[in-house]
This record gives sequence, C-alpha cells and structure tokens, in this order.
Amino acid sequence: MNIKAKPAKALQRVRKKRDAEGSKKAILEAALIEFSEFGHAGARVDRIAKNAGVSKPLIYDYFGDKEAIYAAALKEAYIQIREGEGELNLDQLNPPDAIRALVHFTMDHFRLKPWFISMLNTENLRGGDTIRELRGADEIQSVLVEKLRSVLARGAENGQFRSRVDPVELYIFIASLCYFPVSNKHTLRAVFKCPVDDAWLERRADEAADMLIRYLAPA
Amino acid sequence: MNIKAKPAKALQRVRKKRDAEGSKKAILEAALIEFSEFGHAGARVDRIAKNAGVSKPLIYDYFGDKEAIYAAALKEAYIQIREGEGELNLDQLNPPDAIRALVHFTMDHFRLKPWFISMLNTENLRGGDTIRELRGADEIQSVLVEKLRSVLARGAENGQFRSRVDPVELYIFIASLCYFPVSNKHTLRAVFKCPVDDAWLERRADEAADMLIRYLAPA
Amino acid sequence: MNIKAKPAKALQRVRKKRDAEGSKKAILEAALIEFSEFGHAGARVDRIAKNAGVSKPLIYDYFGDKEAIYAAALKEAYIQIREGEGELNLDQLNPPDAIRALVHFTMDHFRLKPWFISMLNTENLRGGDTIRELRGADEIQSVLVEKLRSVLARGAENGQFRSRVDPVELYIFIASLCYFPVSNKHTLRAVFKCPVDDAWLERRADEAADMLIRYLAPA
Amino acid sequence: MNIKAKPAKALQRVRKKRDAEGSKKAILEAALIEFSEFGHAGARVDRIAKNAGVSKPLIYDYFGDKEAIYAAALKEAYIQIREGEGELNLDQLNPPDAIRALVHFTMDHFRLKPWFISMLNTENLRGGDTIRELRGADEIQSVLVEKLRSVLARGAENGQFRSRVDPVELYIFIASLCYFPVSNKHTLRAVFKCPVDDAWLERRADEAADMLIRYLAPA
DNA sequence: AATGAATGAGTTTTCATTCAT
DNA sequence: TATGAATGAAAACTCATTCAT
Repeated sequence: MNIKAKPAKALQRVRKKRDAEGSKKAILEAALIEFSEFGHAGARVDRIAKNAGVSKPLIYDYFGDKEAIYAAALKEAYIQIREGEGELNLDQLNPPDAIRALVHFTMDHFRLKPWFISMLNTENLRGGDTIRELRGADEIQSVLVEKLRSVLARGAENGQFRSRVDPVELYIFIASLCYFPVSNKHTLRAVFKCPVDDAWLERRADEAADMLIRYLAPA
Repeated sequence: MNIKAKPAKALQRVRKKRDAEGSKKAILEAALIEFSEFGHAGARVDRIAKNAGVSKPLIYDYFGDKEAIYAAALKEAYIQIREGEGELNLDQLNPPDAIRALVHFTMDHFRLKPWFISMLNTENLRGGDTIRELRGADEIQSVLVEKLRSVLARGAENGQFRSRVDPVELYIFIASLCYFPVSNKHTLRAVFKCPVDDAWLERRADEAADMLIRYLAPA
Repeated sequence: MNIKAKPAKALQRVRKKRDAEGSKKAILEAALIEFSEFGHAGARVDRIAKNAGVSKPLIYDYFGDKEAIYAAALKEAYIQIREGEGELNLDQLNPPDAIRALVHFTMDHFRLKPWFISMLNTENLRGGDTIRELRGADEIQSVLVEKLRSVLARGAENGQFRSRVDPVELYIFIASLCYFPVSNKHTLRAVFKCPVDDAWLERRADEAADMLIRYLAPA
Repeated sequence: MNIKAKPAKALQRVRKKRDAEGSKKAILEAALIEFSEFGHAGARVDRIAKNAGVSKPLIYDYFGDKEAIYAAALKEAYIQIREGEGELNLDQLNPPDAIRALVHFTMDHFRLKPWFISMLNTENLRGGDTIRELRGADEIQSVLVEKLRSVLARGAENGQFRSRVDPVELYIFIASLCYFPVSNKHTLRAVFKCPVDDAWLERRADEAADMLIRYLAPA
C-alpha cells in the first residue's frame, strides 16, 4: 500500500550542506510526499523540514508560506508525472495495440506514482484554487494527448478506427478508467470487497483496453 | 485564515430547542457539508457547531470526538447516496436502454450530490482508515450492483449481451467513467481547458453509455 | 520610575473564574500595561495572558489578533485618562488660578498615569495608524478643552485675559509643557542632567503656569 | 506581516565595494531610518542590511548585535541633529528676536529631521537604557543651551529680560513647545482635528515665541 | 572585506477538547 | 438537554544571529 498515513519514515536525506539548489530540491520532494500523504490542511511544515533535512526557516525563505510550498509541490507532481511520458513510443505499434499500451502505461503511472493521484484529489477537494493560478501550464500539459491524436489518425487511416474521435475526450475515458480504481482503492476494498492489488489493477486495465478498442472500431 | 471559507451557504438552522433527534440530525448534516468541503484535517468543529446551530459541547456529547463525527458523516454520505437508488426502475427497459439509464443516473448522482465524491476522496486520501472500521456495511452497499446483475441476466438471456460479465466490475467501469470527470473537474478545466458543466457531463455520460453497450454486446 | 522595562511583576490578578466581563477587563488592563511598557512590536501576548491570569486563546477569542488588542488598549488608555477629568472643578476659581490648577492637573495626570504618555508615543511612532481607525472619537475627546473655554470666557469677561484665545491651541501649549518633561525624562536626565523627579516636575508646572498666565494677560 | 512596511523609500545605495568606511556609514544611515521608523523592537536587521546594500554578517561584524546597532544609531541621531546648531548665529540679533529665531530653529529642526524625535521617543519608551550608557556625552550635548545663556545675559544686561533665568529650563520650555506638536501630530490630528502641517507648526512656533518673550520680560 | 546558506529560539495564532453551570 | 467560558498542545511563521567560504 502506498498512501498509508502512518510510518512516513521517508528516510532523511544525506545531503551536502550549503547547497541551495540541493536544499530546494530536497524540500520540494519532501513537500510532495507530505502533501500527498496528508492533504493540504493535514500537511505539517515541521515534517517537511525534518524529512528534507533542513530547518523550517529555510523552507519559508525559499518558498514563502505553506500555500506556496503546496503550489510548488503540486507543480512538481505534474512535472514528475510528465517525465517519462515522452519516452512512451507508440509509433511502431498497430493502433489497437498502441491503445492497449497507453492504457497500461496510464494505469502503471497512477499505480506506481500514487502521490500524483493524491495531489490531484487534494487539489480538487480544494476547488482547484491553486492550479488555476499556476504559471507554466505547458509544463503540466500531458503529451499523451498528442500521442493519442497520432494513433487515432493512423487507425482512422487504415480503417481500424472510426474517424473524428476527439483525443482529449478519449484520453479522459482512459484516465477515468485507470484513475478510479487506484484513487478509490480503499473504499472499493471496503464496499465491494475488491482485492485491489497490482494484478487486479492490471486486469482492469486490460479489460478497459478491450472496451476502448471496441469503442473505437468503425460501426 | 488559510482555507478560503467559501460562501458558507449552509444557512444556520432554526430549530426547536430540547430536540435531541433534531440536534443530532442537524449536526450530521452540517458535518457532512463541512468535511466534504474542507476534508478531514481542514474541517472545523466550530463551523459545524455554528452551521448546525448548536454548541460545541453538544457535539462532543453526541459523537465523542472529531474522528467520530467524521465517521458518522461518512456513513451519512453513503446513506444519503443510497437513498433514491432503490427507486431506479430498470426492469421495464430494454437492457441496453437500462445500461444507458444507469449511467446517466450515476452521473447525475455524482453531479448533484457533490459531497459524496468529496467524502470518498477524503476517505481515500486518508487511506480508508475510517470506512474499514465502519459498522453496517449493508447500509453502504449499493443496490445498483444488484439491479445491474438483473439487467445483465436479461441481456444475456435475449442475446443482446455477452454472458459472464461480472456486475461489480461493470459497475466499477460505470462509476469510473462518471466519477473522474466530476471529481477532477477543476484540474480538467485547468489542464485540458474542458468546459466541465452539466451539459458537457451529460454528453460524456451518453458517450460512455455507447461505449459500455458496445462492450457488452456479444462478439 | 514608572516605565521601567524590567521586573514587570504586575501581580497576577485573582479573579473569579467563568466571568467573561471580568476576564475581558483583566486582559485589557494587562494589555495596557504591556503595550505601554514595551511598545507595539515589543509587547508579548504571552505576557498579557499571564498577567491577566487567562490563557492566550481566550485573548484571541475576545479580541481577534494582536493589532486588535492594541487598539482596545489604546482606547482604554484614553478612556482611563478621561476618567477624573470631569471631576476637575474650575468654576469656583479665579481664572488665573484655574489655569494654574489645570496645568498642575495635567502634569499630575501625565506623571501618575505614565502608560498614557507611553501609549501616545507608541501610537505616534506607528504613524497613528490605529487611532485613525478608532471608533468612538467622543470617548477619547478631552473635556479639558471645554473647561478651558469657559475659564477663558470668564477671564476675558472680567478683563483678566485677552479675548479670542483658542482653547484648543492653549490646551496644546499646556499639554506640550507637561508632556515633554515627563515623556523625555530619561533623555533629559542623560543629556541635561536634570533631576527629573516629582518635585522638579511640579516646579516646572508652576513655572509653566506663570508663563501661561502672563501670556493670557491683556496687552 | 504586522507592521505596514511603509513606502520603503530608502533607495538601496549604490556603493563601491570593499569600502569599509562607506559600508559602515551606509549601515548607520539605514539603521537610523529603520529604528526611527519602526522603533527598537520593530526594527529589522534584514531591512537595515537591504537598505544599506550590505549583507547581514557585515553588520554584525561591524557593530556586534542589534542593541549595539541601535546605540550607534541613537548616537548618530544626536550627532546629526547637533550639526547645524553651531551655525545658528544669534549674536547679531536683538535678544527677543534671538529667542524667536531660536524657537523657529528648533521647530524646523524637529519638523525637518523627524527621525530625531522618533529616536528620542523610542529611547524614552525603552526607559533610556541605552543613552544612559552612551559614551561621549559631549557629542550629544546641545550647544543651543550655551547660545541661549548668552542671549539671556545680553537681555538681562540691557533690561529687556529678567535676570536669573536658567537657560536649561528655558530651553526645556522651548523644546517642549516644539516637540509635542511634531511628536504627537497623528494623535493631534485624530483627537483635536488639528491640521498639523508645516504652516500650522510655524504658527505655533510664532505664538510660542510670543509667549516666551513675554515670560522673559521683567515684571 | 564580504556574503549566501542556514538555524535556535521564539512569537503569533489556531483548534480540538473540557469545565462549570 | 444544553452552553458560555476556558485551555493545552500544537501549528504557521519570524528574526537575531552564526557558519563556511
């Protein structure tokens, strides 16, 4: 389980001292973990400082206030999640296979970087106040939509897919199908007795891919 | 103050005094609003008391501590969401139409009772600690799964649907497709510039229903 | 010496508990002492709480924040200084004697209630930000000006005083002559080696009265 | 932040580097402004450094600690105010005119170098702890008393003035009459609705001079 | 001579919770 | 059944001061 609010050992970094960049990075990482584990109101600057291996004043020096730390952490969540998306190569794959690969990639992403979903949930609970003000929307824009657009074009070209499918809307379907089981794993376990583990999630991804591929097939 | 105290609609109740049941109910409703609006850590007992029109000691008298208020509110969220689910009558509908109706019903549910999604998000952010301990799982179990089971049976019988589709897994698909666009409306707006409003959501529901119906069709 | 920043024993009050009015009054008194002794920035809410015999949260509950406590203390300083001014009866006195009495009264006031001068100094150092916003200007308006007006009228009538002397401007002369030696006693001692004690201050008041009476005499 | 950071005019110096004397002077000037604007407790070493255009460690290197910076600034206030006092030439003037000139000189001094009054207020609020320890009392001793002594002598000689007037006590009268309206300008505005501006102050000075000259006249 | 990096020890403020009636 | 009065414990944030270069 990834999002447990208990031990939070988050091993204290060993860092070279008097290294502003390093300190800032360490704070950001600790903040990301803290906010995703405890939410905005539940996060503690004390813990961020401790886990980053710096003093609290340094954090305030670099970021300003808790809200600003949170904003930086939210942006960092997007930046980190976007890293790696570029490496996903769908060009060589048969369009239906590309869809399946993308679904699995997305599910793995959510599964393996649970702080991303936590940050999204936290931010949406807060009404999106922070992301709305975030500079640099480019950095948080997913490249997956573009990859998807190209897959859809190839599929439409060779007759495997319907034409005129909006890649954003399709991506939202994919994200929806991967997001919910990961985000709501605790309530799913409690309410539906689902064994929400890696294998189960991968099976869900596979089934979702089936559904999506059928959905894309021409009538 | 850190958390923007939104409109604070929740107009203070006018209640007859010395009405234990009424007080308890009022507290529960105020708590549900409070926790869904601010999350577990962000919720304030003061505000709950004010919005419920009672004193803080009374809340502690009835519930014990903040955690217990939260648990009661979480349960209340499920109880309230389950209300009305029973009324949904799918028996008269052609199975594909029943699926479509169920998808719309779910989307409307999420859309119109936003505190439900907020509570689920909050609880999952907290690692499901509370729901795991919640007594009376029956009360939080959705009847939609049973309705779905019967629709699937009818569909399989008359050849419109594949057989051997697990109603829980199907329900999770439906929930996923409805949950994500509502839950993540703020980030969707910011990142994908989606106009997340009622009409848009209904269109998403319709499209999702198309996809699901195709998915259920026999190969 | 009155304004010493050292011991501040300010004996902790013995108060009956659960007495909101009493608590509020106690806080106000402690705040007045604290702010006048240490200035706005130097004042400590901790000390106010301790000297008032209440907890810090109670202070915040009643007043809001440090700035509001300060504003209340400033107003209280004026209210307390205005108490007693009403009792001063100049009507029976020969106008020159009335002037002399008023000067001594003012000097005594400043001398015996040193927190008043301290609060004025503090507020003026802060640019008057707080007094400018203070509601209830009536409460801080001195009745001495009115008393002075009547004395001046009597004096003009019977030929002892010039006519057309503005009572406000005269009062400012009186205040100036009493204020400076009290307010600046420490620097006067250090720079001019003045023995600024009660006797010396009373002699200054007497001399000032001489000067003022001459000033008022008709040419 | 509590204290409104006023315009922060004090434009950051451009200074040649490695200039010990220049740095020290810059720090002193910035400190004088800072302490007079915010008082002892309200002053911030950060701001002094920034406005002086140097780093904080340099300040500590040169002065020791905040208390020492304050002491230096207080002394500097006296030194700066004493500059120019020497140039005032009263010898050529008829004694009454000399008195009037001295009053105006004093009023202008206070009016045009407001940090002096602020520093005096600050120091007196602190109980004179610092000035009492200040070395070099000569530097802070006003020459005006000596000038006054000579004017009084001339006046007494030619019969315009009474004899046996103590120049220190007279100087305190003058200072009192000029100090109060400048020092308390904000409260005077708020409480008495006085239009405390340059013209008003000059009129007060003129009126004060009238009063003092009468006071000095032989019975 | 000078400073960027860093922090210990506060200080204001908040909040769940209890006391006394 | 109900609450006004009150607080311990902790949270965010600040600031004089020092370290390492």
